[in-house]
Formats: sequence, structure tokens, C-alpha cells
Amino acid sequence: MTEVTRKRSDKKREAIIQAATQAFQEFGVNGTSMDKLAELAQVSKRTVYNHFSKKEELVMHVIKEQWKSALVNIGVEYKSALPLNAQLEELILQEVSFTCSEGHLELARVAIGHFFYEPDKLKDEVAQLKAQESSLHRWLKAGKADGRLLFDNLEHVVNEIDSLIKGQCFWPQLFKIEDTLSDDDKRRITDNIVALVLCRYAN
Amino acid sequence: MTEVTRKRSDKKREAIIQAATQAFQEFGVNGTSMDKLAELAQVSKRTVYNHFSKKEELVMHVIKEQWKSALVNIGVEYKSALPLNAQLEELILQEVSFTCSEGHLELARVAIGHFFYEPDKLKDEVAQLKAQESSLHRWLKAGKADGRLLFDNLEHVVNEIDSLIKGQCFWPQLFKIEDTLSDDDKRRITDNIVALVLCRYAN
DNA sequence: TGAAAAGTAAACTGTTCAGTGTAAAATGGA
DNA sequence: TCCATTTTACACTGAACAGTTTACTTTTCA
Repeated sequence: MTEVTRKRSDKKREAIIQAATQAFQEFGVNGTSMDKLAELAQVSKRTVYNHFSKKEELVMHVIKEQWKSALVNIGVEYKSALPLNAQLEELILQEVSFTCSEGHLELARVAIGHFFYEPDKLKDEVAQLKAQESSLHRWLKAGKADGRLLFDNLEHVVNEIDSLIKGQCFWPQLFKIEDTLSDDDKRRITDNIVALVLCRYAN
Repeated sequence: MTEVTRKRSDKKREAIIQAATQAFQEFGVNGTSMDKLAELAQVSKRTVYNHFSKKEELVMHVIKEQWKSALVNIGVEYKSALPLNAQLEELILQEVSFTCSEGHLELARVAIGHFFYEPDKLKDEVAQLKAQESSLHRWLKAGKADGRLLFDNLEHVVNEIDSLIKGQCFWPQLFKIEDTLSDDDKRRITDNIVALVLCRYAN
């Protein structure tokens, strides 16, 4: 043992995870056999199984790891003194950028590819996601409390904004129907969403 | 031959298609083996292969057939005399109802499940879809020509509306994250979309 | 009634793949 | 050097599945 052995072991483990991450993104979970994976990781198949006793275990590990690394804190706090316009612009631009980032898209591809025919598991994972109140939630709530925004149902507004973002920055890219967005595209989409939302809900 | 033979043959064929349609929806294409399928259709496996020489052929047949049957004509023509409000309401409600209908969702599930890792084929199919100018396109164009709507880029507006619809009536239902929408839900969502759009683009 | 068309059952081929067993080799610390 | 841990190569099992072959039966209709 153990210090160096640990390190050798860890290196192998890293190689496996890294190869899996890449392969799952490129070929999908079902398109990646454990043999292929072992070869890509430059590791014997048995070693893969020494680290992850089932394929499912490896899949979940990869998804959760990507998940963590993709989790960015979007931090725009409501400021009473500043114009709504600029604040919302900043907030939505951050959401847009995150949503259409390659990291986020790749995670989504793996997860959706894996969970597509297991709606219950998918539901659970998504429930966890939705549980955490977003920056957007807080900002809208603060704006309403401040009397500068006017709406009945917070959830509906969040849903609308979310739909506008995903419909233009996520789904088309997820399925590779549209190319990656340029910064100009992001800016234009953000501007339009901000205009739409403020036109409707600004007091 | 041939009249009655045709009929027996057709019955078998129907049974195959019907079983495939159901099974593909329930288990996905990959989750449905040709053996299972034959059993479900109460038909010998060989008969399946007599009608469809490859699984892929059957898959494409089922998708295209569902496609046809799902294709509804949404017909709301722009009327200069009537208020924008009511017209757009009617138009979007039709879109919403179609989008979240079980038929449309099931088709989408089969198609996405099948094409998920074949982005090129998916792109082709979607391109066909997008090619046909929608009722929404025409209506917006007419409203602009009539001077009652004001916008720069028609495509962007269509995209926004489309995102709002799909984000609330399609994606969550596709992945079975949300239940089927009630008529009240549809009405509420439609109302909100109409308000958002007219607030922004009505002259 | 008899020949053509269609269907059936079941075994079979060939492949892919998850997961296991094992014996030998590499690694690095004591 | 010796020992424990880890990795490796590789053969193997067992299952699933697309697609085929064959020998046989049923149906239809001329």
C-alpha cells in the first residue's frame, strides 16, 4: 500500500470516468459497450468492473459528476435602484449562456438518452432540480414585492421565461437541429425575451 | 387470389402495424424485439418479415403512418374585421390542443427515441416539417400587412410562440414529467401566450 | 379439387454484449 | 527480496436479438 497504489488506482479510475464521459456523449450509453469503453480508457475490462460493479453504476456516476460540474451559480440579485431592464437582461443572459453551454447540453444528452424510457427515474431527477428555487424566482419575487412587477402566478411567469429560453437555446441544440449559438445570437434572444417579459409584467 | 387473400394478408399486416405502433410507444423501438412483436401481433415472426423486410422498414412505416394521422389542418385565417385577441386565441388554442394531444406526443416519443443518436436523419425529418409554412406564419404576416401587428422578424416571433407552446404543452408531457393538460390548463396557457404576444407586438 | 399464396412453428446462424473466473504479471512498500 | 494490492489478458457464460431456413399447414379461388 497504499499511497502510491492508491494513486495508480486513482489514475485508472480517472481514465475510466473520462473515457466513459466522452463515449457516452458521443455514442450514447447504449452505444458504448464495456469492451469499447475499456479499450478507450486503455484499461482492461476487468479493471472497469473492479471500479464499477455494474454499467449502471458507472453511468450514474458519470451523470452525477457532470451534473455537479455543470451546476453554476447564477447570481443576480434584485436591486431596487437599478432599471429592471438591465437587471433582467443580465440575469437572462446568464441563464441563456448556461443553458446552451456544451457542458450542459452534453449532460442533458446523456441523461435523456439514458432515462428516456424510464420516466419515473427521470421524474425523480427532475424533481430534485426543480426543488431549488432559482435566481430568477427570487428576482421576480423581489420585483413584485417592490411594486415594479405585476403578475398573479410566479410559477407561470417562470415557466414562460424558461420555455422561451429552452425553446431557442436548448432543445434545438440538444437534438443538433441548430448550431451552437454565437454571442450575438444569445444577446438577441435575451433582448427579445426581456422586452417580451417587461412589456407584459412591468408595472 | 386475390380479393380475400388480400384481405387475410391485410388483416395480418394491420395486426403487425397496430402491435408495432403500440409496442414502440410503450417500450421504444429498441425495447421491442421482433419476436416480442410477432407474439403481440399474434402472427408468426416470418409473417412480419414477409411484410417488412427489415425492422427499420417497419419503424419508418409506423412513424410515417402516425405522422399522417397526426397531421391536422389548423385553419384560422386572418380577418381584418375581428379583434386580434379572439383570433389569436383561437389559433393558439388549436396549436396547443394539437401539440399536447396523445397522438402527437406518442409519435414524437417514437421518433425521438429512434432518431436520438442519429441527428442527421432527425434533422432531415424536422426540415420537412419546418418547410411548410404554418397557419401561424400566415396569420402574423397578414396582421402585419394590415398594420395591426408590428415586428421586425417573423421567424423570431414564430419561434417565441412556438417555444411558449412547447415548453408548457409538449416537452414536460413528452417526458411524462407533467400529466396531460386539462381543457382549463390549455385555456389558461393559451390566454397567457396571447396576452404576452399582443402586449408586445400589437400596434 | 388442386395449385398458388400466405401463414406457422421452431430450430438455427451470427453477432453483440454484460458480466465472471482465473492465472499471470506489474507495481511499489517493507 | 518478498508480499499485498492491483491490473491485465483472455477465455468463458448466458442472454438477447435480427434475420434465415425449412418443413409443414391453412386459405382461397379458379
